[in-house]
Amino acid sequence: MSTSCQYGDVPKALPLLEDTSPICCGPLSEAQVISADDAMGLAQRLKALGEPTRVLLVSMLLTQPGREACTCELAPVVGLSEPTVSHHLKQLLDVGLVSKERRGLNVYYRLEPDSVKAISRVLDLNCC
Amino acid sequence: MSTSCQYGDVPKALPLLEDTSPICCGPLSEAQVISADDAMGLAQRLKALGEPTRVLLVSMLLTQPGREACTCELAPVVGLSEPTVSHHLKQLLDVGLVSKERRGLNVYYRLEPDSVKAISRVLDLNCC
DNA sequence: GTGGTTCTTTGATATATGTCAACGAGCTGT
DNA sequence: ACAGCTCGTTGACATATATCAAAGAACCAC
Repeated sequence: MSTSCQYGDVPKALPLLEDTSPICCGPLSEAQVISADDAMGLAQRLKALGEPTRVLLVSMLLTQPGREACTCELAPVVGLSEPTVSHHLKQLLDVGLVSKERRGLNVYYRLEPDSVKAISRVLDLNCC
Repeated sequence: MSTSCQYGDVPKALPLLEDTSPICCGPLSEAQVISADDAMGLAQRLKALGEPTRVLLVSMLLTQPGREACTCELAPVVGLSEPTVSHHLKQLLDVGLVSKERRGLNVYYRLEPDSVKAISRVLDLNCC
């Protein structure tokens, strides 16, 4: 183990993700350790998905025609208040896992499958 | 959106994962919403990975021969105290992403690539 | 057994997170 | 403009998490 690079300054607090493109970084590999920046970005996205309610929301959106639904449809199904669901959807929005669009009264959140698959690709270890 | 099934009782607190086998559930799919139990298990594993330091630890282990290292090797590289690194490794251990083995004075943590890949498979949406 | 090394656990603290009630903002109809 | 619906934000609170120092546990060498 080379100790030539230090990662001690990896911040725990979440800087707003400026890069919400589907691809955060290449697959984890035997060849080299992930950079501190990429570790941040990846952890950010994984943390957004690391909550049961948000997993449900993503799964529910996936089953919808057009992969979208509004807050008022989702809140009753997950059994939480609309502000809380709105909070969770914002978490997913901030890392690019969903997009939002207002149509009349309703705000529709649409799943971005490419963003989910990008995470999948990173974890599909380039080895073994 | 059918409201026939309620998910309101999805607990936020983390019951210890009794099933740490690599496969937590099938890929997310258009066909059906994930079960509350599977959402819990998946979120548990994603949360374990949703922290920059733990992403680094996983990546570092992957680059090691035998995909293993001891706490005393990892702590200096991530720039955290040994108790803190031990805490993070336990998180990964509790969801089956790493295994541990004592050899003499040292405790070696080994990455379990199948567990990482299992998560990848779930997120590789069965659709789109 | 004594002492030294590595690792984990405990206790303590600061920060982050999930949740909701209450209010505010945006839109649509009349 | 007014009323009504949907949604987001703010404030408040409880819980969870990351971190370290200090103490304990496991192991080895002598």
